Amino acid sequence: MSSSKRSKTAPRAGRVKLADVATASGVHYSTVSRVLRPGSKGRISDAVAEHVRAVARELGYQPNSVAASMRTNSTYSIGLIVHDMSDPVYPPILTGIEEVLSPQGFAVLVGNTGYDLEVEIDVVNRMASRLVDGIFLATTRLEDPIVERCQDLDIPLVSVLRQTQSRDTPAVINDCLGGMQALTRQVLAWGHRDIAVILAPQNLSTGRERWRGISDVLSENGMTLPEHRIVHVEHMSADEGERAARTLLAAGAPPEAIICVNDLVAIGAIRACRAAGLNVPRDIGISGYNDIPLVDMIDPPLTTVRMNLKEIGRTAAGLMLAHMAPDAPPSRTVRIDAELVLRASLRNLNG
Amino acid sequence: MSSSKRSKTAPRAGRVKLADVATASGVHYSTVSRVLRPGSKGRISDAVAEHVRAVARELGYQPNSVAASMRTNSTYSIGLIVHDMSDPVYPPILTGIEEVLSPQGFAVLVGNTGYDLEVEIDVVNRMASRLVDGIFLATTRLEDPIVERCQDLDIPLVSVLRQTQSRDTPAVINDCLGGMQALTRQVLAWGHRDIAVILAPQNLSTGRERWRGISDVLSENGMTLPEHRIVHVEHMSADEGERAARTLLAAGAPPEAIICVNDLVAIGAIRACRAAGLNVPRDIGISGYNDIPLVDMIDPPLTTVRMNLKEIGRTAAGLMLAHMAPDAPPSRTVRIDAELVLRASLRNLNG
DNA sequence: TCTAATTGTGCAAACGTTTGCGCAACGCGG
DNA sequence: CCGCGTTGCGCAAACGTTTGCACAATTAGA
Repeated sequence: MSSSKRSKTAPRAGRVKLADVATASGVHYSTVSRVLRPGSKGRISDAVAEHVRAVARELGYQPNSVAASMRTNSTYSIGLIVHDMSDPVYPPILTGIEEVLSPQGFAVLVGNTGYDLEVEIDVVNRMASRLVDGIFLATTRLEDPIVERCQDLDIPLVSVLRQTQSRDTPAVINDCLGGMQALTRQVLAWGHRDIAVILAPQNLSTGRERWRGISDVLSENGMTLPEHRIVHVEHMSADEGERAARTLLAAGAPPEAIICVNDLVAIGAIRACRAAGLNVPRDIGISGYNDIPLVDMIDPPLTTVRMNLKEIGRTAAGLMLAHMAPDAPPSRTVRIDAELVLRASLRNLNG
Repeated sequence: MSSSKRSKTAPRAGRVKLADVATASGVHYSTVSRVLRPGSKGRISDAVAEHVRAVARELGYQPNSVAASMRTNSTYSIGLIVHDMSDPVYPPILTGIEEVLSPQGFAVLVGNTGYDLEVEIDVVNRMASRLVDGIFLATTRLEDPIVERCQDLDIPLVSVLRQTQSRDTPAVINDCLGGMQALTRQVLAWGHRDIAVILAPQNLSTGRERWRGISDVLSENGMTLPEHRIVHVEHMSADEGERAARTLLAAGAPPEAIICVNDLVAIGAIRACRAAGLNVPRDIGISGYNDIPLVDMIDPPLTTVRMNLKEIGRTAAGLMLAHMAPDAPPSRTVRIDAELVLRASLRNLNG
């Protein structure tokens, strides 16, 4: 392929550096740096600046940002830690983040944890080694060793999708409480009384808030859920949703509706119901949460709660910019509105 | 949040460096480097090594990999350029890449181009500035200025999903030709004769190969497609698929089947057909390509060709490791097998 | 015309590693 | 006891920037 092979330690052949531009334009390399660097201190005459810029362009000078980072101690790179990018909730967030941060010159480094805390710690340490300017954490637990580690390392952190117990971390989350309340009210309004739920772990703010949204509305209406109508998943995946729904269905007569903690879990639940010979939504109603792509096209179209994921990403990026600045504002939690999306997977029993 | 705010240029307070470990253990800092660095040259006695390691652990030393990069000219970071991470074909590839590269100490930098060549050039330049050790390009065109730019910059490049015309770039692609041939044979075997296609741009290897797969089989059977049964999309999205299908349907009586260049396009086509009052698959058959998540759950379940995206990612990572090495092998194109997946969106007209 | 302020540029240190080289200490055969 | 090879470690340069400081040249003010 390319002509010259370079050894591991040798610089890329003929990479032009500041000094090259300097000698070519007959000025000192510090002058070149000042010309090329937007907010530099020293003042340079327009004539010299223009000339240097021309020479730099001509030579095809590309700044070595590693060297710059070495000096400035700022890498203009930011980490994004997720469990698995293949989970459809993450990509729009990344897109939103990039949309804001890329024009500012930042690069995003993705780290998959594979749901493994050991791996996650390793990922953080390696990001720290790379001197990332900040970290977006999408795996946040209510009590989170990763968050503490970042605080120890003095790395600006923004939590996305979830929040810590103490709320001492800037975070952008969805209004899970409101979203789930709205959904649950709809479920009740449509005449469902025998309701089951598939919940996320309660050490996650999403898991806890969504469950509170459900239980709040139920108790408002004088209802409580019996043990056998409540089941938990470890991770929010379709496979676990399917298993959980099987457990639910094995515990007696099928409920009228299953409220699932998110869309993937709901997908799994639909599979389980179908495998058990139940028709969704005729025999049993199912709802999700997230409104990930294509759930409007599945059979039956999934009733869910839409969270504007891209907007969450953009907002998180904004928060990050604010918190990386020397005069960082106090940590705050931004809530992005949730929107109920009614589709065929849940029907009106009164209709 | 965190206690000490650091200014932009000051090092993180108390970040322990080689020299600190050195003085604490009473040796020279070069010795510490040699101890902590796996494949270093100089020999160190076991006693000293053990002692230094203990001190380093105690002080919580984290190497500054930016400084290391400055010296070694290798950043252990790799770029991944995609149009938009929100396209479901990319995340599994990223996961596959990370699976292989992360244990080797590499970090992956994602760059979204938003289908904009200007942006893409900018992304490459910025990755070059960051001295990435290599770039995965998922946007490759048959004649690609980005590929040339990377060759000029002497950055190892691995093309994923697509290949260049000249094939002088290592690439991992799906067997689009074989996959589309198998699909088309099935379409014909099931009695469809009046066939339409929605194709990708022909400046992409995927676009061209998939079309060749179709047309090869058609001409084997003495068939050719009339003009009005062929339509192109610019980008492979659901929206464009929907538009394209509308165009197709507006051109006369609906065909018996539409072969779409990928799943998202097929999704859009299904929408358009439905909007036109056609039942899929009764009135018209539709097929996709990719087998992205959830297309098995949509209504109707989509007939498609499965490409093992994660495996493509893993293989690409392997190829990258080989090509970053000083004795890089000649460029080769690896083909990952395609597998026909028959579902309800295409029915057997003979049945 | 002289001083003072301002403007434009050069100088050199510093950022934290890696690594070639030099050299002392040690072991061993003759 | 000498010479030589080997082992273990320190020394210092180099990587390519950024930036505080010094200082010459120019301008402004009196």
